[in-house]
Amino acid sequence: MRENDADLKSSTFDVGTACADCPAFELNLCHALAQAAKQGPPMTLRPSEHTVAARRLICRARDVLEVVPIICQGWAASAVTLPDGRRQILSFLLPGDVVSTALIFDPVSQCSVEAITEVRYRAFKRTEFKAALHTHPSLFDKFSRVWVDEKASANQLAIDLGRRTADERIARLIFNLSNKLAQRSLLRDWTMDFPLRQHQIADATGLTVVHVGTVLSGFRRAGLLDINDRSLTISDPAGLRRVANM
Amino acid sequence: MRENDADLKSSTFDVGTACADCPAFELNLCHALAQAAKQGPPMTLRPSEHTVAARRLICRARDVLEVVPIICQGWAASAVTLPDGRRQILSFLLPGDVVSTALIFDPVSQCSVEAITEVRYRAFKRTEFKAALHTHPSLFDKFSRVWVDEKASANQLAIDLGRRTADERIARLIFNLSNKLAQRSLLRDWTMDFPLRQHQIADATGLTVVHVGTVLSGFRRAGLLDINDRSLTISDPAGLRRVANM
DNA sequence: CGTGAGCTTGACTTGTTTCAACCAACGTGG
DNA sequence: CCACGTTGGTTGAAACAAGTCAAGCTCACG
Repeated sequence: MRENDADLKSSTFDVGTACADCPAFELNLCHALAQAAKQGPPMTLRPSEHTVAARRLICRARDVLEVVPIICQGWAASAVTLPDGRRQILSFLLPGDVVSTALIFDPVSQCSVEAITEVRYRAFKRTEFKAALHTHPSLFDKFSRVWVDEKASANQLAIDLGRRTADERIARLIFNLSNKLAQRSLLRDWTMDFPLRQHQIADATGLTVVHVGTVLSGFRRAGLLDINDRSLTISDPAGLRRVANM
Repeated sequence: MRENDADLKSSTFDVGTACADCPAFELNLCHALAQAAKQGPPMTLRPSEHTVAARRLICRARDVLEVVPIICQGWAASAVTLPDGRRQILSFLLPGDVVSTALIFDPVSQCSVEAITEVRYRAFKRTEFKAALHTHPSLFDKFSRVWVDEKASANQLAIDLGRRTADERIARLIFNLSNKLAQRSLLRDWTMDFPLRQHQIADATGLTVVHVGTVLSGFRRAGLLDINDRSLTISDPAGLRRVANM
């Protein structure tokens, strides 16, 4: 698959160099777009490229976006915030992830998206993307798979928040992230980059920062994992999996 | 809109008599299908009809369904259950609701669906439905709107479960249901049919049955609402809205 | 050198769960 | 017709998980 990248870059549809270098290229919608452009009728779909610094917003809830962003590099989080400041992170976005498939059909964003690290992303014109969906069946297939996955994670999130203990929620969050990173070859010997702050873990798991801290130091003391210098190692995968109830 | 129903019933695509009588007909995917069949290229799409008794399953998680069910009458709940019995209800399904849009693309069900009252539903062949989506743009539009709504409620559920108190969750559940029923003209003077058992409210809000009971009797004592004989009246809409933080 | 963001830890409070007993309504079968 | 189990609801007491408040620490940054 990788040997085609050069062709893809120079085809009528320019995925751009960066996207093909992205670790998640094969599972990326960008890739699907490129494939579709090669195999189906040609299309000119030139996404704009953007870079945002850590802690900056990519979009806020209720913004009208005429564009569908796909993450190419870095970590981001999509979240909802209540008027009184309570916040719930709905998902962490890694390279290859679409911010939300809903954006392809509805320009108003349901949630705000914040860069955790520095983030590079491509923005595809919504109308063009939508049109391409109709003309390129393989793209549509890929897209519907992404959509189904998105729904599955939303369901998982609901049962995690509604019915699981703090320990389970945090252990599962770490496993889910490690799985996503593994798919992208960003996990080696159970070690991964881990740019999350405790308050972000709290917002993702529906807990308070303090409690996240105590649970994590519990895990550390139990020899399940180790976090330092923005890097996380799962020292006892079996043990952590037991805690996570996976 | 209603005066077309007769035509619709007798067009090449037979929605059937029952569906057109459904209180949710205008916002129904069945209706969109009927419209599409009339206006676009003709299609033959004959859903099968089913009736299931209260407390029976319509499908269980991981079932392979070659069919997309749309509720025509009654209440149902879609839920996920953990091996140890913990359960989370993801949504209540009312007439006009598709069980899950994901079923159109992926035959394996992500959750189990249980009838709360007796339920009548129509099952459309997945492949036929999917094909119709491509040939009938208006159907696709309607469908994508349903998808976006589905995503929005999933997001709402996440923040409710993650960040709201028991009082808020229950009050909001009642408001959300009353809104859905109002759309279907099934709400009069803040009174509605309410077939839910406390344990179902508990599973929907991530609480225990006992706590749901105490919160509800709190609401009752505060004069916010009144439940008896499977019927619920919101006596103090403003007060309940304040509790719900809407 | 001060300031602020992030992490850790401890003491205390609170919301929710757990356990338990009890009651009412209902269906079923003797 | 009554005896019986089942399901659903109510209430109270005790236990517990997680939240709140607070202090002290490190570290990066201007």
